[in-house]
Amino acid sequence: MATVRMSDVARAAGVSTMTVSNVVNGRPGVSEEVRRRVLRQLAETGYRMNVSARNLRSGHSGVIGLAVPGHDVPYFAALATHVAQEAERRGYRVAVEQTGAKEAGEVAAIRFSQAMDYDGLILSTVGMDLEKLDVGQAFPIVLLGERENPTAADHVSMANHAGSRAAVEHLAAQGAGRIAFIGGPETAEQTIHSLRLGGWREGLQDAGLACSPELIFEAPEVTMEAGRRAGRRVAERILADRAAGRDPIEAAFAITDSVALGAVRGLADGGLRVPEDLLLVGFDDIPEAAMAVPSLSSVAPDMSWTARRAVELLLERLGGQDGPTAGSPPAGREETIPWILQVRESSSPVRSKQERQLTDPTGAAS
Amino acid sequence: MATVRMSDVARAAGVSTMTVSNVVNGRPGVSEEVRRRVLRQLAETGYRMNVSARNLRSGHSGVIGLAVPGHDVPYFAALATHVAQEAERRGYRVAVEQTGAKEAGEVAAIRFSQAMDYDGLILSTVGMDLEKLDVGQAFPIVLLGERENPTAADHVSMANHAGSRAAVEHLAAQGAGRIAFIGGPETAEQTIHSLRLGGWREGLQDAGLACSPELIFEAPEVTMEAGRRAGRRVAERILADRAAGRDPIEAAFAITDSVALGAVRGLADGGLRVPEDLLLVGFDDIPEAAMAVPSLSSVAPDMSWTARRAVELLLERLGGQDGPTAGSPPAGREETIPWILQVRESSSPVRSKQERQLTDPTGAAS
DNA sequence: TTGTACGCGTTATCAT
DNA sequence: ATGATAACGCGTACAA
Repeated sequence: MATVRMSDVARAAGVSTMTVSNVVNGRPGVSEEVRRRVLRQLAETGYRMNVSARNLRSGHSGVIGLAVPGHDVPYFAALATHVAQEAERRGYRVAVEQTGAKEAGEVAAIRFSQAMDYDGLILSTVGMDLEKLDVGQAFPIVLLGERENPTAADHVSMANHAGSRAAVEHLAAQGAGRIAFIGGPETAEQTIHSLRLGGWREGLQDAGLACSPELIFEAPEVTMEAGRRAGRRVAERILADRAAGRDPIEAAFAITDSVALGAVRGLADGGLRVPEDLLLVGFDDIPEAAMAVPSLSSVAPDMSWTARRAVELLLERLGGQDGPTAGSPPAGREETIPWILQVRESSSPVRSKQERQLTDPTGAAS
Repeated sequence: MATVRMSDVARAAGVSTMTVSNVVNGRPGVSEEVRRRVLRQLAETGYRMNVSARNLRSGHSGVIGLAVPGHDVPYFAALATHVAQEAERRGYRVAVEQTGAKEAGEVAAIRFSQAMDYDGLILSTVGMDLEKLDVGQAFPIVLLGERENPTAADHVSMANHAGSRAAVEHLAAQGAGRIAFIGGPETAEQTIHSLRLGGWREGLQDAGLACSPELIFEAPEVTMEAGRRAGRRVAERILADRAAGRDPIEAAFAITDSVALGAVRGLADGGLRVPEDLLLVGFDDIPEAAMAVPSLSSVAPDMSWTARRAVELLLERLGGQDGPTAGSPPAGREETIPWILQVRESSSPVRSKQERQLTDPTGAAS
């Protein structure tokens, strides 16, 4: 029951620990006969490598952290899956942390990652003031999600502006005159809120549509629940405008799919339906978007690409581990995630049932 | 830039490493003056504990594994959040692994957890043959989800039978005559599939309803996509029965909420609606259930309770770490998760809009 | 090809 | 109250 050490195996096999180490790690320079002998003892004794000892010796833990707002946020759950795959393929493990979408949580995640001896951190920042990063002790970090913040850390950034604008232009092209925004306020700069709100504004301008503060419905948190509350207010407004003979809101762009799906629920609470009463587009293209009724149009960032690049950028920084920092990459590299606009039922003209059955209304292509 | 060791801090503060260690870990027996001196050097040098060294010395890693079918399965994402909280409160970290809901993945998770030197593992088993666990090298494991498998490991088990039966009885009480099951086949015993299918059978019997194989619609994977395909087949059947003047299926119990939500989409593909054309109840009560349109009735296990007990059981086993296994708990403890049936729109008689607005249709009670 | 020291950073034990 | 020393289990360098 007591732990089996490498030296135990070595003694049992009649060799030195170094030979056992060589066999375990598949290094060359061991005769076939000895190798078999060692392998047998390895199995018989039930030897398990002591990872702590190895890490202590090698100086790195083989773990990279991934800090996301929450395990239970669909977009990040999906992202975590992809990142874990990419990292595993390269011999690293991923430990997922939660930040709670709060700046304090993000700072804590950095400190925690350092404390836990992670080799690096991929930080999905929602609202962080990035200047605070430079305080970090040259700890390898890749930022995910935001943009336009010059920093020492690398960025893999979402096309928040362009994506949002495309969503709004699409809605305008559907004939919508008044297009609302459902999401956070513009208070904090360079957050998901201000960036996507900015894209909404630009989209309205490009389409020659009015952009008034009345069109903004606040969902301060990026959750379904917040979206629902906002959706209720949208419903109230539409009903009031209709009753008063004013032009009602005809479409809305929601800051994320979760908010959008919550808004659909909120509209239903008010007796209104998507897309009959309101065209709707979200952002992220989470799996639930294609499955919802109605299926949800969404700005769809390439998640595989995102995960791959994030891992690659981080590992490049990890290169000069112990040795001199030979040929480390330049600081503050910035890359933008490819994306497309995925159009589905929620922003499409209403068709008859027959028509709907002829094509796949969820856009689940390839 | 080079790592700051405890001995560096000790030298700078003019004390021994042992004193620094005592300060860092908040142990008593350090004079106030020395403590302040050390604390200052700690800050100035930017010292960070080397976790590998501490683990090597203490003999345990402070990490417990949590193996779930997938990061992106809503139920397990929520569970991971809760487990992480519980563990953190007790000074442990959680590393989440994916099993892919496959037996091979579950076995691999065990081996991996051992290899990574985790102190223990919480394994959410969906389809594992538990006898294989006894092969494990007395590695602390708590099983989550299934039941009725006598094993050396502790179980925190879902009330699969009772919950499923309650769901079916509820549907019968709504007046449904033919109640379908959407989920996996009965092939593997003691899996989520066979257990919930068994509960469905018993529920039908209790209600005096017929139980024929035609009423089973297979969703082999526990995903929205599989649910959608099954939902389409349900729709086809209902339409065919109506056209032929036969009694159509009036209600369905889906093996999980994800499958249920997929089924709603599949029914919509066929032009049918919930609950107008089919009453529906799911299992798990994931957050999305309350937010869906229509909101989804569901068997709701107490997730906080689940997470807390799982962590508690595991940590109790970890008690006798280095010392003799003094007073370790008995083997194979079995506990059942408390649950309730959460009734929402998807299994309720259709009401007018006015009625719906008077009450909260999603049952989002505290 | 194989074996021998030694060090990685921390903590327990025993002394002072 | 504080310090010296010996492990913890593995990998590297170098010697054989």
